[in-house]
Amino acid sequence: MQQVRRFNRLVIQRTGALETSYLRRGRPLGEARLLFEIGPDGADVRTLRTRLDLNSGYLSRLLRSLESQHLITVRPEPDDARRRAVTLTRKGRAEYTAYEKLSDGLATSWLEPLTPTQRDRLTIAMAEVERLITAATIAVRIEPPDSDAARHCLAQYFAELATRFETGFDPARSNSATEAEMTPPAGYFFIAWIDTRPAGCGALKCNPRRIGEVKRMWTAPDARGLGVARRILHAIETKARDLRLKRLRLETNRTLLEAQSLYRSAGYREVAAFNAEPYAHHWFEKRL
Amino acid sequence: MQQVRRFNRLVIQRTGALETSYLRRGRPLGEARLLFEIGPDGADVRTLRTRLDLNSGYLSRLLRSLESQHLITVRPEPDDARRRAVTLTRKGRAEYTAYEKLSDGLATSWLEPLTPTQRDRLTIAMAEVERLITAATIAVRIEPPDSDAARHCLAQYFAELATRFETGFDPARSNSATEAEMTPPAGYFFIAWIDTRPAGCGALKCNPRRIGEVKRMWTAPDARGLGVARRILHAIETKARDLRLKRLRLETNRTLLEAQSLYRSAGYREVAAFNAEPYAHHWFEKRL
DNA sequence: CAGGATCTCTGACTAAAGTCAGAGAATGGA
DNA sequence: TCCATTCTCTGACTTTAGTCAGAGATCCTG
Repeated sequence: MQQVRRFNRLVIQRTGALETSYLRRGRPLGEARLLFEIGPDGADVRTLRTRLDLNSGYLSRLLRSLESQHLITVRPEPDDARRRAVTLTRKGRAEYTAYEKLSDGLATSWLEPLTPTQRDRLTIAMAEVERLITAATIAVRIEPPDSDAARHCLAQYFAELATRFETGFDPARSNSATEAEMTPPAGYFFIAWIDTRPAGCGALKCNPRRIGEVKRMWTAPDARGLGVARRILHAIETKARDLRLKRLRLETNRTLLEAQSLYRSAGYREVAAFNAEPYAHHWFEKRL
Repeated sequence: MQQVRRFNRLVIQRTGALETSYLRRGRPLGEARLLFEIGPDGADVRTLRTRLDLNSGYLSRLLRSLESQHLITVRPEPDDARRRAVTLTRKGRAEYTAYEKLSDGLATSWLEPLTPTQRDRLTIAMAEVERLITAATIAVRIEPPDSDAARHCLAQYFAELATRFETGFDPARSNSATEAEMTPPAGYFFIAWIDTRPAGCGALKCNPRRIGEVKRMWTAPDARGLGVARRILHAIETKARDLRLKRLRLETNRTLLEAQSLYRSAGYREVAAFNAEPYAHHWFEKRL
């Protein structure tokens, strides 16, 4: 804990100096950040507003200012003329690459005085800190199963099963977990969020005899190793206890080894098949 | 390098949210930071100005504001009435501890969602990043040997030799490196700085036959393992080359094992005694 | 095609952050 | 004791950051 605070202090100090002196290039910080956030690919006003968490009046004014410096152009989006798309002009792109260079320069100034061994150690330690801070900020929430994020997760999940199962995967042949069955109070669909990006999902399907079924457990490939699935499972169990369910059940395919070891380590024990799921080879149960 | 930039981005984002929302307590950030920087031990206006890098007019106004909220008292320092000492009032101390609690709370919010193993790994990785960033920001500069910092280093150095040598240490019996001999152009005194704190020292004494002597190599105990001595030695060698010296020589005591291994790994080879230094057991030389 | 919803923009603000040129008191050395 | 220097403070500013209430355009749905 002391370590966390000391770390924060140091890093804020070092990088803060950076932000203000290096990255402004004689421009108010707000404008500099905005320019950087627009980036070479452009963005629309709406995204910028949410990403930088700016008041719409203020953002508009910043855009006007960058526009009058001929750094950006703003024009309506073709498919929805209420929205406006912001792109960098040639001059704007030049400024952007200048920022990039500066921030590379700063990164270099951290690495350059170190020996090669120290550099490697620093890089490794930074990656570790980054992963774990990301892991700490994962939030699991119940979401409607028909939301964009939920559909995205499920599509990814099915696609992955199709490649991993020896037999391929056809959702229609599998035991159901329909949107209705995952909508409260029949069931619950959980999404693990890393900021605004879904990093995994899972579902709890309640069944009349106070037995819950765990379904749709999936972790996004780029979020593996952070304990996402464990966090989702934990959320499901907490919900199940709130609902006074007595037991949780689930089935899984033999190719999903990491899932099996998660279930075992979370206290599930293997039981005889309790349903006829054609894709399952292992059935698990946990008493709550 | 990519890693460094991603790391900076992430940490700025996470801790930035912190600073603004957690640490303000309904107060402008400037005032909050100032209060925090004054701390329970108090500080003088001058130190605050340099530490927070504030314009003196602005700082004065911030102090007036905290004063009118009865959070601080400002009074002249006894020994120099131009300077003014700032201390927290009872109410100010209460506010300060409230800030402390909040920032503990934030640290907890990073650790709390993690498993114990993950927490340990995070703490270790943070400590590593901290050490290496500190190591990267060490700056070695030539300083007058009669400056406060130089005298402080030398005093520490002598005190340490006195405890480490089996025979104790009396500077008067040892070969000289007087202030005059370490003042340009006769010689140079180097201090390694971590921010404004001296972390070690070393000296180059030039001698008429274009041979340099390395003297007074010392690293502060709390800065060991960061490569401080290596950086100082490197600075000395660079200077020696600038001066067109042909060789560097040094002698050392058998109890200073870490020093010997540094010299060997830096390309010094052991030679026969070239002087009668009573405290030396090993003599080294490097051709430049 | 009417009416509500969505999106961005403008005008009119306020608050915070920061600069600059002195004024005035205290100090240190010639 | 005088004079240059050091230190903090004040008055008079500017710039940056941010808010709020609409206006006006566009879109979606019944």
